[in-house]
Amino acid sequence: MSAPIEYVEEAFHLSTAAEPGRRADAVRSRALALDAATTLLAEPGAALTVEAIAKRAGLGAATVVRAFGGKDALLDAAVSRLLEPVVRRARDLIAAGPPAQALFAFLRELIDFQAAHHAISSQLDGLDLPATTTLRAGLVGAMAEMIQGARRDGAIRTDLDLAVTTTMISQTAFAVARAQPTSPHLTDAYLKVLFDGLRPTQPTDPPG
Amino acid sequence: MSAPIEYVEEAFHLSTAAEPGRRADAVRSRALALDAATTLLAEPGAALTVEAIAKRAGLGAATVVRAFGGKDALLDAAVSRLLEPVVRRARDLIAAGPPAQALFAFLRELIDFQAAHHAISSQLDGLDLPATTTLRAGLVGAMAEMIQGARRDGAIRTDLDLAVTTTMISQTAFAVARAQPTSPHLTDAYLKVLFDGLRPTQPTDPPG
Amino acid sequence: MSAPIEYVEEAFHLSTAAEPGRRADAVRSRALALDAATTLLAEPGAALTVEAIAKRAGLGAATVVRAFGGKDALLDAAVSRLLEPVVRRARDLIAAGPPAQALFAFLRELIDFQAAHHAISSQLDGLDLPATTTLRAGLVGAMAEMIQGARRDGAIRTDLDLAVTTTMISQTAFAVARAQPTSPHLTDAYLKVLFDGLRPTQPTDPPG
Amino acid sequence: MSAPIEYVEEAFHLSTAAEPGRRADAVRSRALALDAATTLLAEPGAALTVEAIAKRAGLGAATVVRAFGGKDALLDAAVSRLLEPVVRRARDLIAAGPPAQALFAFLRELIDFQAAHHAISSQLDGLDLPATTTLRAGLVGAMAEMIQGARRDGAIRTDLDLAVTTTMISQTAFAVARAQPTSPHLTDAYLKVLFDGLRPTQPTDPPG
DNA sequence: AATGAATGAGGGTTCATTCAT
DNA sequence: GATGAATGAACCCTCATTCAT
Repeated sequence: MSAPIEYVEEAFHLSTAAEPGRRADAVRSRALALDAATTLLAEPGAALTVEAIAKRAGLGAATVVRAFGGKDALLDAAVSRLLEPVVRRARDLIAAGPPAQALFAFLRELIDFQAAHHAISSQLDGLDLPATTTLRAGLVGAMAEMIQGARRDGAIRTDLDLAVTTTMISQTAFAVARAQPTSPHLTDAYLKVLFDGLRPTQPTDPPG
Repeated sequence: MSAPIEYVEEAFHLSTAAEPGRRADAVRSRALALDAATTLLAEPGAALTVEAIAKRAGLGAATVVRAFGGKDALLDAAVSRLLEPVVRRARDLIAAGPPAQALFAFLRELIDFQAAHHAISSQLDGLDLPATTTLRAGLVGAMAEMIQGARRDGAIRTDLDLAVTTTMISQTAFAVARAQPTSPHLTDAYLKVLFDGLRPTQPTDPPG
Repeated sequence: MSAPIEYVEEAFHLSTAAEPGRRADAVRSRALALDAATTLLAEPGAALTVEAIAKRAGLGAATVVRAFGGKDALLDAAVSRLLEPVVRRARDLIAAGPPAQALFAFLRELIDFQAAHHAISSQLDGLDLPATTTLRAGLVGAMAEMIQGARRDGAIRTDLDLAVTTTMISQTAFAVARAQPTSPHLTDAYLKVLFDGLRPTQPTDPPG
Repeated sequence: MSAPIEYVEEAFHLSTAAEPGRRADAVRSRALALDAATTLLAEPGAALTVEAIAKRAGLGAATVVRAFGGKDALLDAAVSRLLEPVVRRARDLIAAGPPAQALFAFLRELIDFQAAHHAISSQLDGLDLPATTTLRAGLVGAMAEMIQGARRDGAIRTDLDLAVTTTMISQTAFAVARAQPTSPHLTDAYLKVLFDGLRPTQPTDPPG
């Protein structure tokens, strides 16, 4: 089993260092600003203003803006950087073993990870975040692959539409992550119920 | 079985008309402002500014402020008005039949209702909304009652903590509601999986 | 000796009742608004808004405005009504006895009176109050008469310009009135020093 | 004898230049805003709005807010800057010679100075001005010292309470200053009368 | 005529962005 | 390139006045 999802400093430095024509201090400013934005995304009540991010980064506000071209681009980069290893982790799990196991493991990791950055789901509504949107799509796509594989394997029910199943799982995973900080055992309960409910079985009547 | 949850114009007019010493145009302005706020709450990208609400209502910004005493109070009133019949409906369902049936029916209605007002969960973070908070607590409380009753009746599993189960259901219901507009069959799928997963049964191992 | 300065209800009703073509309720509204404004002028921290005055009067804001044509006119009327008996009292004192005695008595009464309405000196700066201005001029004129008479009688010094002496006395009387509420014996001290300083005497050198 | 009280440009620049970590243009903006506020404080009818101050300073409104953190802080700084040399001058005079002489000289200078900034006493009522309050207290304290010393020296009467005497002198000095612009010889007259009235002497009867 | 409600103008403040050092 | 400062736009709110009942 591979390592759990976490932010890997190295990967980032490699990718930015590879950008051509950037001066060393500009690269450093980008990294500082990203780290600061990431930190603030993880702090529940924190104000996501450019000035707050800059102060946290030890930079000037203008530097932060200049490094990314605007607040939206900065946050897009920060959220993307957070999501990127998550997507990669999903791909790794798909490659590593049975889809149903991958799905189960991934959901737990995804929830734990999102729980540490809950501002992601709530503070970014009005912003334009193209890279984040793409990554989110990739993440959902990977989950769809897992689900499809698990269905083929007979591990989960097939009476529901694939897309619908995927949406249901991903959406509720985000919701559970949001509530998890105040309800520690929530993830376990959710996973139990979800996977019991997803077992292949004859159609059910409403209880009672 | 009583009527599904929906905003009932009549009820509102009765209650506001009953307010003593309010002039007809003030009642009308309050209603217009509330309707405008409600409309904007239902529009995903809409900016919830006083000016936007006022323009939508065909009123001046000062009028809507005066009618409620401030932006927070206005939105508290708008959201409360939306939530109130939902809570009442939950109580009615509890009184009307077996808890498990009530829970099943209520979740469907709750999701359909919330799906029409998804901004409620995302745009109101920094605001002070006492009435809304109280109603939300009441709603969760009613769901907890349903769940507890269903557990007593042997309709749903008891190996999970009651509070955790309640949180899980209410949170995911909100999440499903948020995604429902773009995925019409989502609610059915969610309810099926949820209630199958909640059946009383021996503890499960991860699938695979 | 005549009665101390105070607001005489009768006088006002006579003058307004005499206005032709006014309906009885309009006259009543004027009186209520004036009383309310007068009351608020006497309350240190009170906000002198039209709405506050109207609420205090038990009237609608529009009624208050309509009764006077605007906030300035209302306050002009209120302050004027307060100042009018003060000016009359000055005239009475002039007619009743020696100017120096009149001045001494009047200053004490003026200070006590102003002390009960200190908002008059502080809250009315940006307003256009023609009647008040006229009355203030009349008040200063009466004081000038007293001073002039006292000089003729040899009761106070003549080495200072009459206008300057008048300004000095009236200004400091207002200032003393403003501080009097927090320093009860201030008026006595001020009067003692003032009249000792005003005794006819040879020019003085600076002390020391 | 030291120089009369006046605003010394030099002193200000030295003190602000000494502020650490402030950039030159920020210092300049602060100075411009302070000067503009000071100017408006000296103009009788001027509106003390942030916008008016900013326009006078040739700055944007947001800049003056940012430079001080709010309107109150700006005006506190402006008034304090005006008052500070006045208090210092009072201390210098106390150190330089007999209290009675100090008092006499200080009152004249104080009045002349205040006369140039009469809005100080009238436009600042609802504001929170901690530094100004402290300085005003210091100024009154210095005057109380002068008066106490003069009483010890037998230069002024002791039959009045010290605090009352201090209040009387300071209040009337402010009042005289307010009227002085329209009555140039007022200060001389006031000082003559005041000091004659303050001579040590047997208690007086009302004149006449 | 009385009035509660409506409102435009203006208040102070915040913030993403631009500027000038 | 980095930056603190500058700023226009936008936000919420207040209030004297006007409107419509």
